[in-house]
Amino acid sequence: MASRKDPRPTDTLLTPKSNDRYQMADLARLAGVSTSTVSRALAGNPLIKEATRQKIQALAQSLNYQVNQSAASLRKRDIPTMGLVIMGESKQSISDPFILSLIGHIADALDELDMNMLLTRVTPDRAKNFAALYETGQVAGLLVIGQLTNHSQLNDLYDRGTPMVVWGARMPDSHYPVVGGDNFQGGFLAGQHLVQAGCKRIAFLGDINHPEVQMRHAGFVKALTDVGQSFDPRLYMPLLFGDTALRAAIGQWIDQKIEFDGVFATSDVAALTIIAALQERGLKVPRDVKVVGYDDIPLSTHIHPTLTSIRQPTELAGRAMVALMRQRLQNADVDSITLPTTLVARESTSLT
Amino acid sequence: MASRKDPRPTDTLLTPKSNDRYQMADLARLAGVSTSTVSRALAGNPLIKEATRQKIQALAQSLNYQVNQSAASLRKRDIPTMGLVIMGESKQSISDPFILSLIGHIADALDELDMNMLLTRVTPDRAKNFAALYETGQVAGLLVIGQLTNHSQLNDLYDRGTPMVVWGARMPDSHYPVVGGDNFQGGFLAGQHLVQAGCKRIAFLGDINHPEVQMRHAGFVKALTDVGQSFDPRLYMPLLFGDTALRAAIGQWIDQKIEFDGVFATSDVAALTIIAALQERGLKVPRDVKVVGYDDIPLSTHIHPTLTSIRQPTELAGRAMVALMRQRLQNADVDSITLPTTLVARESTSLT
DNA sequence: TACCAATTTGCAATCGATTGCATTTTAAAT
DNA sequence: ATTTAAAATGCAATCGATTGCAAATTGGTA
Repeated sequence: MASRKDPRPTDTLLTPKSNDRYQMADLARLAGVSTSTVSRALAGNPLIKEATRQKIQALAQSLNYQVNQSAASLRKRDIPTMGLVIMGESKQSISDPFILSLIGHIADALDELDMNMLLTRVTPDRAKNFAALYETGQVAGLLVIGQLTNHSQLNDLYDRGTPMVVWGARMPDSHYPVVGGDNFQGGFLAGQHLVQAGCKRIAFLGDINHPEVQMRHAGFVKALTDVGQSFDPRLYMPLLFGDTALRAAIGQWIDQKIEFDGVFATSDVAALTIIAALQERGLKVPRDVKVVGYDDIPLSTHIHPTLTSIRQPTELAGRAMVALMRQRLQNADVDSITLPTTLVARESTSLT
Repeated sequence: MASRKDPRPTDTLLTPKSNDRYQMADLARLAGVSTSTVSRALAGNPLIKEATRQKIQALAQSLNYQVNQSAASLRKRDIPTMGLVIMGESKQSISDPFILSLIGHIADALDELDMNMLLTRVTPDRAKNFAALYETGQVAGLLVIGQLTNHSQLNDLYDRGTPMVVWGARMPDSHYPVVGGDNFQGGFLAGQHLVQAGCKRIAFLGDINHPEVQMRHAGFVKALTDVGQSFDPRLYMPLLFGDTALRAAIGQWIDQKIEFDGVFATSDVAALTIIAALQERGLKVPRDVKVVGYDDIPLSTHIHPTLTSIRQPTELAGRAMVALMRQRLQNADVDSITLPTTLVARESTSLT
């Protein structure tokens, strides 16, 4: 295609090249200036006379011309795109409304910096080298959601110099900066609220192997012990998804007469599922059992009873991740951030 | 930074350049070959001797070298990235689980082509020129979800030569290829199912101004008239989100004694909301009122009663969009595709 | 009119790969 | 040992922009 025997005559004046996209050289010819001037004019460089700038910008506009980013990035060594890596246990997990909300706010924050967002999902079955996104120069850095099991891999990556910010739990030995909700506080608030609602035997729903859930559990237990209650380990249930399994488990509790009058579910989806399971067995929420969820997804107010939940500030979170990334890209030192959580009380824990 | 007075000596042998990223020239030097050879070796070009190829690939691996995409794209005129544009009425709408599922499957299909996905949201308040994504050469084409009000804008864009595939309803005068569910069939199935479940007065929930919903409504009405029933316009409710408004409206029906024994909601979220509203007013689902939703979101089975819903084949949809885009990128003619919908019967319409 | 400084513009190198063609190396045939 | 075809490698142009410095233009002043 590009042979030196094919010097591609540039004497056409108005037709775009074979590529059919205009390029700077075309604008330059049409405007009767050099590409340097066009480049500067479009970039708003003050070196260029105002009149020239306006003329060139108008021309670009009328031709619908846009600067080729590959070429610009190559020369400027500057990439207007951020990578967003979503690590999930299964494909499913991207459907978590909380993560979606977070993604949305990250997108907004990036928008304000005129950056685009390159999305990649990493699942165990489809383990891809997401670091390549950075190493091939496609993105300026990586925002990672859900560190889960890959903690040491992330450490390695960060040590290798990859600009990176992670959403999740702050691990004691993490080298990379982390933005996360205050999971201990969240768990504490949930426990405290259920206790205040009069619950004496509260179940905990969530997988403690997950670092974030572990913290929530710790906070939750603290709230109980603070008022002299203790947590019955039989009321710990690691299952999160899988509605059938969850229903079966609830059924067992009831059949075995393991009593409980409150549930702290570490995700709203789990909370909804358990409410459905309880209703199936004829138990009323909140009359017989009170339920607190986590994440405060939009659907929480669309169901009956409306769901009490721990809200994480996703907007702040998104902004914080992007802000930290910017600092990191300017080679500043970056600290992790823990964001406060709040409890939103609704019908599922009301006293009536 | 790049001055001809700064010839940047290349006599270092092992240290990467100031940029601290290796580049082909570095590999070439280390391997004692030219960059041509390195380039070909990494690309698996058969011109290169097997032994050489292996040596170079091993070297690249050990140095963690990855080809700079900006440079490669520039030269090859080939972009390994697809743009995904999500048009929503509000920021909220990205939280629609159906769309998420679609996004996930699109991502999978792109993965198989070794393409990345650049995500952009377009909202009325934040109208951005998403066409620039293509015009700046950042993406090979645009996949658009939710054409909504922007029909003519999309036509213009496509006519201008932008490779584009849209998810949504097929408009009579659309120039661009569309992939969509068979909304008429979906509506018909819902209506038919409710009729067969014995419903005599069925309400319709959804905004007819939306082209997709309009088709669903048409199919729905057809199912009623096929069996001699007619649709009472008073049972049409355009509100979709906004749980309070929805509840109030339901309340009105009940208060005004406008009877109904079935509801077809054009989204599962709306279905859940209405079920909650009915429960609040003491009406049982499915005993008093039967409900059919749309999209079959994962949560449908996690609630009580589990929700009967019209399923759209999101995996097929994602694959189809990507497949059409490929064809389009090879300059083939591209036709629109309508995908079949199916009804998944669950408790919310059971006869007992 | 001549001179100098301040503004504008253009020249050409550069970013890091890819690739057509020329050149060198290797292997086979004479 | 030559010749010759095939296989492997290298040279240098190219993709489309950006930018340091040189050159040209403009305007003001003497």
